[in-house]
Amino acid sequence: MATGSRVIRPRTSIWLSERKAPKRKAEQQPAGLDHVKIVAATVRLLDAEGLAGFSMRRLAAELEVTAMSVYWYVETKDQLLELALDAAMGEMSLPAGSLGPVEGYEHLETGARDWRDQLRQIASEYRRLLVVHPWLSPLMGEYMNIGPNAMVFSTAVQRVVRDSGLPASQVPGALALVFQFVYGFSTIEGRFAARSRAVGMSQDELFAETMAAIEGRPEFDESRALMEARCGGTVQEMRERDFTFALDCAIAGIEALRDGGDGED
Amino acid sequence: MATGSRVIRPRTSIWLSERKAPKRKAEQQPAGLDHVKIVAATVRLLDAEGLAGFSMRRLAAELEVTAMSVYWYVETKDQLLELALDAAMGEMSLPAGSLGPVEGYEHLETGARDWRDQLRQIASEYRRLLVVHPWLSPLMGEYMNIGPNAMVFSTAVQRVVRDSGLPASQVPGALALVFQFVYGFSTIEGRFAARSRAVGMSQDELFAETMAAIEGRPEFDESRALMEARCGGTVQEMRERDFTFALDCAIAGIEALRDGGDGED
DNA sequence: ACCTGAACACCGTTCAAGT
DNA sequence: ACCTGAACACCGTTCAAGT
Repeated sequence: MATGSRVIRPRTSIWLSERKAPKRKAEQQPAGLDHVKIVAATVRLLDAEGLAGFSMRRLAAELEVTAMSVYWYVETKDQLLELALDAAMGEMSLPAGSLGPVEGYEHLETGARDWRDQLRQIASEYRRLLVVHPWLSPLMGEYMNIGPNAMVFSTAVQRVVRDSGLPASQVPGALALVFQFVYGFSTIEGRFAARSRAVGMSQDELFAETMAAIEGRPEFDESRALMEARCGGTVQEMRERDFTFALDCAIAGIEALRDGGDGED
Repeated sequence: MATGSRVIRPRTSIWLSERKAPKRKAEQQPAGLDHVKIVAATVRLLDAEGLAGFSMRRLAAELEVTAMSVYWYVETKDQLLELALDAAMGEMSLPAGSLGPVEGYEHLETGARDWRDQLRQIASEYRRLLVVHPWLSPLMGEYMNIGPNAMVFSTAVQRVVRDSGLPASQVPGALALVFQFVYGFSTIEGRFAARSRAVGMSQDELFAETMAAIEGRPEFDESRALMEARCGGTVQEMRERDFTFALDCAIAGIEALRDGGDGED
């Protein structure tokens, strides 16, 4: 009762509609404003302050311009974030050949590398991206993430998983297993790294502090036992081990079901 | 330049500090306000309007109370969301025995069910929860999620994965593989379901519309081919297939590395 | 002990106006 | 064509005040 009915209108993606016209050419004002400059500043600000610290007004200040100027180039904050999301997606370096044969070099690309190596490379690039830009994780959930760079990535990912030899009907499931894992794992890793930066402690110090905080609480016994079973080392070493093992698991599972199961759809 | 330095203070979890005192017993006002009533209304509002539609002021209106009354029971909006998060975590029904032997019934619980069945049950409960409450996904990323119900869940999860027979040092990686996958998969599923509710279309209609929107864009050819290779059926049927296959993959991978690999840490 | 009202410092965005 | 300033409808939260 007394619901008030504020409408949250469902949004489509900027990539599925016409963009605000670029409208180059103009000699009048010494503006300096620019589509790419705005997106670059957005990424910089998001890296520095996080998603919660980002606002159109802060961005305008960063660009040394009034609060509303950026609205001439961009329709809404959501559109701008979608642009920043796709821009960041472009930072991954994908395995050669994952975009298909390059003209004149087809003879070099044929089965040049194992699909498992390529999968590991893409996974580790994806992980690196999500750790470097922790604000990406929530944005990927919020928007459709189908910008040009996202499409290049997703095409590469699909190629690699298809090269596993799995029947086409099973490719989406395998793909989801691998990349949803990487997404979740890296999201947590990125958040922990950001938090350690924010409080000015090393990740190992922060980890030790957290461990101390749950000392003596029986609900946490099981978790602590699990941590200790990882046999120490630094936080980073534990993470590398877990990530590698999980990926190995996924790959082994794909191979097992491909070779053993009644796989012909 | 002109950074403005708004400080985003790093938060700890409500579960690691003292809660606002319950302070029962009071006969004066016909208040009606209550910790559990507030959390229940919060969950209801989040279900109805989503995370973006939730605000302390809307919640107060729902409770037919002034905007600031709820602050007597709860310190900040973040704390309240953390409480709602853990309350929702309590909605999962975990496999019997996952909490350890029950006094007097130990003889029934020993190896009563296969770890694979239990893993599938927990995974599917986790998935159901994230689809029913799409606002949970971002909250799980934002807070530490170590409330009492979260701990029960996480303990159950760890037990089951440990029962796979994997050496302790490999349990965390396997655990991450399975549950990060379920998290990511279900987050997308939940968002799609919420979106379909918001625009008043069935999921199949929305899916068809999206397919139509990318018709003729060559960047999407690969994705569309992948979709079609899933051999139709409803959106729900495709999802069931993908989810089941991915989980089978993970389980097969765990068994393969347990039995085949040089697994003795 | 519990609830209210006014106020503060923020938001995203609209709109009329400037050059 | 590009940028500004004032304004609107929201936020979360503080604080002094009521009963």
